Amino acid sequence: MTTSGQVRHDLIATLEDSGFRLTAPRRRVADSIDGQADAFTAEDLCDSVPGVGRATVYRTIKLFVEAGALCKLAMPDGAPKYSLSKIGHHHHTVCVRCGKVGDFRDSTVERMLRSLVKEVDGQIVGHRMEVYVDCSDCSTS
Amino acid sequence: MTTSGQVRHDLIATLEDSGFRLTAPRRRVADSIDGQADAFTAEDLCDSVPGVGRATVYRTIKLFVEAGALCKLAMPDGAPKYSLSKIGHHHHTVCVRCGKVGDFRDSTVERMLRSLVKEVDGQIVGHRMEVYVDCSDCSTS
DNA sequence: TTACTCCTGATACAGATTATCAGTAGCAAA
DNA sequence: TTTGCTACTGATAATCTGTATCAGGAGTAA
Repeated sequence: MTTSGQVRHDLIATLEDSGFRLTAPRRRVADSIDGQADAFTAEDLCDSVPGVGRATVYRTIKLFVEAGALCKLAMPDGAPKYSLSKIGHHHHTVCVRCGKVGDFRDSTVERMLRSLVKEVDGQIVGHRMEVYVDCSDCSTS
Repeated sequence: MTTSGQVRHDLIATLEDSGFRLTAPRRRVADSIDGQADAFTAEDLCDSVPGVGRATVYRTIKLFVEAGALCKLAMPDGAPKYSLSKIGHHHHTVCVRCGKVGDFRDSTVERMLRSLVKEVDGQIVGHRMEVYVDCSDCSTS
């Protein structure tokens, strides 16, 4: 649980920078994201901001994802979760048992994509990648 | 559009090999998959086999995915599509405009995963990857 | 044929998200 | 500081992608 308020501040700054209004519900959602450990579902967020409508929570999440402040990632069964984007573009490891999310540096991924340019038909416009792990905490318990 | 019947034959053989019954609805679904160009949605298939129930179409798709005859892949917005698995384990490129699916050799991907082993916390148990492209047909039209 | 199941279709349900829409509240200008 | 525009909100319905249920039907082995 991060309680520094830094995350909250950054999220709100993201809204300002993108020209969106700083409303009370959005502040509360930002506040709640600041308090989430690891990856969370949209429903987790809804539960943690009682009084804020579900639609508004989903809309706010979408704003943050589009602004790059949150990442939408997929669990092995395809179920979506969200996590903070600490660094610009990166990829995730997700523990299939506890759901803990990790980042990894993606220089190798980028190198791979560069080598794919020669192999694919057309322009590469994006990619999606998740690596599923059995994390050390889970595998020793 | 493939009309060779080879795909249909292979799908039906997959059912036999897995010990499932060869029913008329399943044959019709296999037939329809044979007629699909590139990636298709479950709903596309439902539309192409009138008279076969939606639930049966979804159940049959699931059988093929579990048997490895079909791949479930995700579009950039997360919407699922299905495509034939021509080779064992591989990855896809998906054209974000026309939906055309391509494969690429994954030696580079495997090399990347090996290098990630050192970097991640725990055992890698799986991964998911899609590369989105603007294919040559679309970008010149 | 028989008989045993698996399979089917219709339908209801589920989970995640988006659309709708009337009312509310930011925020900039006066 | 009031006004006024319009983005934003919450409630709710609808959508999309499936899955559960269940009574009846069709494969398949004997």
